[in-house]
Amino acid sequence: MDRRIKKNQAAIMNALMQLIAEKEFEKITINDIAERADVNRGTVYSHYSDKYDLLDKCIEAQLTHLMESCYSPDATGTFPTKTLLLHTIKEIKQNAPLYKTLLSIKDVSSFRIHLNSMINKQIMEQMDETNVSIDDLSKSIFAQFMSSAIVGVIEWWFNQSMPCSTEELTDRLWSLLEMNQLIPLKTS
Amino acid sequence: MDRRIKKNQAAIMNALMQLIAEKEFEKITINDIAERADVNRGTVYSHYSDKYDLLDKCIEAQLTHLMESCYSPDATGTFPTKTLLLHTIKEIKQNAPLYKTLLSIKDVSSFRIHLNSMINKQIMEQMDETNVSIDDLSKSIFAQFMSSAIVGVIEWWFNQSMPCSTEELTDRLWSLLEMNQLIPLKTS
DNA sequence: CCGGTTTTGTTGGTTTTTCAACAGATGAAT
DNA sequence: ATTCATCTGTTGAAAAACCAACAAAACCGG
Repeated sequence: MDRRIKKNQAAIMNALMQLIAEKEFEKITINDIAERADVNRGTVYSHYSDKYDLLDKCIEAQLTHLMESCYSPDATGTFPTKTLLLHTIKEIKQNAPLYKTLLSIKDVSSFRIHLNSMINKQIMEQMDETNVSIDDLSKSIFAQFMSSAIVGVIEWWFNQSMPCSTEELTDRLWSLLEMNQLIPLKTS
Repeated sequence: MDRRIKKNQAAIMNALMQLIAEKEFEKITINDIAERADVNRGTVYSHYSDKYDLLDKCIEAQLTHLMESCYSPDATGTFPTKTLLLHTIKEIKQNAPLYKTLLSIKDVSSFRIHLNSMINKQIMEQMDETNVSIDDLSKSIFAQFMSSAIVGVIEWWFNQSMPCSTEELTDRLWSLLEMNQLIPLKTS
C-alpha cells in the first residue's frame, strides 16, 4: 500500500484513539481529528465516510492488534488456553481507558459486537479443527453462548471498575469455561 | 508551509540524526535515510541536494532549536548571563551523543563552524546593543576571539568525555569571560 | 585491474494530499 | 424565531510524494 495512505490512516486512527480517551465521542469533530492527526480535513473524508465509519475501522484495527499481540509472543498452544486467556485480559486491561470507552459507546455497531464476533469466530474455528461431530446449529448456538458469556463478563468487569485482579478474573472465567466443557481442555 | 513538506523534512532530519548516532556519517546512504524516515528516496532529493546538504540543514535546525530552547524558558536577561550559559551547556550535554558526532565530523563545513558563527553573531549583537565605542575591526576580532575560545572549550570538554560537571565547566568558563571583560557583566 | 554489486542523482507518469471555497445542516444564544 | 458561528461533506485545481526505471559513478573482492 502507498506509504502516504498507511501513514495518514495510522495518524488519523491514532488521533481518534487519543481523543476518545479525552472526551465524549459525540463531541469529537472531524476537525479535531484532522488537527490532532496533522492532516488535512479532506484527507479524513478520503479514507472514511464519517466519524462512525472511522470508529468502526479503529475498532477493527484495535481488535486485530489485540489478536496479533496475543498470538505472536508465546505461540504455545492454540485457542482455548488458560495462559492465553490471561494474556488477552491483561492486554485489554493495559489499554483499559480506551476499551472502556469503546465498550460504553452505544450509538454505533458497537465494540461489543465486534469483540463478540471475533471471539465467536475463534471458537467456531477451534471446534472445526478438533473435529467434534455435532451439527452446525448446535455449534453456532454453543459458540454464541460462550462468546456472549465471555464478552459479558469482561464488560461487567469494566463497568464495575475492575473489581478483581486480571488473574482472579481469568481463574473464575476459566473454571466456568471448563464447566461448559469448552473442548479440548488445555490447562497449560 | 505545506503540511507534507514540514512532516517529511522533520522525518528525514530525524532519520539522519538517529543514524548519525549509530554509525559513521560516510557510511550512511541516502537509502538508509529514506528508509528510516519512511519516505521515498526521491523525496529526500527533492528537499536536499545530497547528504552533505542535508547534514548542513540538520545542523542549522539543531542550532536554531538550541537557541530557542535556551531563550524561551526563562527569558530573564539578554545574552551574556551566567545562568544562560549554564542552561546552554546543559542542553548540549543532554544531546551529547549527537553533538559529539556533529563536532567530530571533519569533512563538511562542520558543526564547529556553525556553532562558532552563531555565538559570534550573538556577541556582535550584544556589543552593538550596549553601544560601546570601538571600531569595527576591534569588535570583529574580539567576537572571533571569544567565540572560538568558547567553542574550543566545549569541543575540548566533549573530546575529553566531559571530565567535569556542567556546573563546574560553566563556572570556569564564566570566570575566563569575566577576565576578558565581556561586556556588560551580568552575574545573575 | 576487472566484473559485479551498490549507490547516486534524475526522469516521467500516476496517485495522494493539500488548500480554499462552497452550500447546507446543526446548534446555541439572544 | 433569528442570528451567528461552527461543523459537515464535497469539489477542483495545484503541489507534493510515490514508484519504477534509468545511466553513470563509486565501491569492493578476487
